[in-house]
Amino acid sequence: MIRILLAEDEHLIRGALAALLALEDDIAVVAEAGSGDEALAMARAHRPDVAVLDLQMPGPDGVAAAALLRETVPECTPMIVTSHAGAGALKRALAAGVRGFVPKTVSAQQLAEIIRTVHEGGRYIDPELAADAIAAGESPLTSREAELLALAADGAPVAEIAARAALSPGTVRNYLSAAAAKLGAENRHVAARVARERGWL
Amino acid sequence: MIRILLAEDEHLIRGALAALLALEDDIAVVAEAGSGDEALAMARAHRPDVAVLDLQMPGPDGVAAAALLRETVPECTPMIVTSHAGAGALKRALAAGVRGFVPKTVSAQQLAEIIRTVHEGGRYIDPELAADAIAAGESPLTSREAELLALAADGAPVAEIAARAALSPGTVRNYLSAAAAKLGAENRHVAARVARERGWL
DNA sequence: GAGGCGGAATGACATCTGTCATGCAGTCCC
DNA sequence: GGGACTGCATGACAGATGTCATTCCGCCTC
Repeated sequence: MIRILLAEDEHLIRGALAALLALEDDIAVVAEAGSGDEALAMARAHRPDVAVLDLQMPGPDGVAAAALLRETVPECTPMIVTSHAGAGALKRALAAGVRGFVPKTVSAQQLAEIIRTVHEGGRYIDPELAADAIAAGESPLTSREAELLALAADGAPVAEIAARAALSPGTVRNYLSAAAAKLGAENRHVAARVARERGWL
Repeated sequence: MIRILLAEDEHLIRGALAALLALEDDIAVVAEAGSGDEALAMARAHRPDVAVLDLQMPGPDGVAAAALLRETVPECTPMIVTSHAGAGALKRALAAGVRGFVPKTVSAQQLAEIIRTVHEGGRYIDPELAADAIAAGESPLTSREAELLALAADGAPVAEIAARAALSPGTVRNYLSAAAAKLGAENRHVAARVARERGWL
């Protein structure tokens, strides 16, 4: 019997998932959580075999919760279920030690099967997302470029970015310009969007 | 017996919802769809009493599907269920004749209750989203300002916007500047973001 | 009809932003 | 040690952007 923790902030989905997974003979939902913090508390209390975490949650999100879980409850294998995932989220998840990454487009049977796979020590990554992540490749941005692009992402003027990074405005412009060139973007705003989409921020 | 159509592109959620709603004695899921187009076809074929539509779907989204439904299958009452909704989506939905607007944070029992309410001719709008929409108020932007701000939303340079709108670059700058001032934004990029958040585009 | 008001549209001016040439420090490879 | 290379940092210049004053037109009010 595989004992699982289900963390998902949308009651409707959480309840529905719990009901469906309960239909599987070898799976038992032993705990439910509606936020990242709650998920950690529940995991400590119930010591589940597998934690099924939604990516978008209040408090620590799915990936952050997975990272914390690996530290505090190492015998619990974390996996992520999500609606709108990009290659960036997948990368962060793998770096955090997540063993399964599944979009909500799979069926309940498939999800159950993936839970079994993960529980037996295997891995499962959604093929389409994996392809995206591979296609996106490694970030061509230097650390400084990525850092300044992140600061520019909300549309702040250069002067503010320069102040926050303790740099001359000219320097900031230079990095942002280089980043935009590498990304084939016309200006820093579209560059920031592209970089986010590819998980390079 | 209330006959409903369930349109939701995520198999996992759709299957789970269908299972939960089937538990209610007075509700029958007579059709399921995974896209806006499919939802319309199913509605024409099965003539359900209520259409439960996810906001985010391939093809026509939930609101667009609801609008089309009201034309082609007038006896079917549309309602929207969604994860990440803003005031803008709510406004569009109400304009399209949607009778219920529910976030996925409600429980299955609540959803069933809301389906009954809507089926009896009532309305249900999530209180929090309604408050957001009221707080956002009416758009202070003129139609031209909104139009140009929408064109500027993806970070395009002014020259391109001017070409698309068949205006002088100076005029475009002027409108965008006025819009940014009304929205308290420092530049057109943040202005576009703010306007989107408040449903003014 | 006169006057006031607000939106549409434009060009001139000042400021901001992106591009370029340049210098400096660290690293790798002969 | 001497190059060659890469990343970090800066300022000068040109082009893009935002601000302002102004004109024109339709609408409303008196």
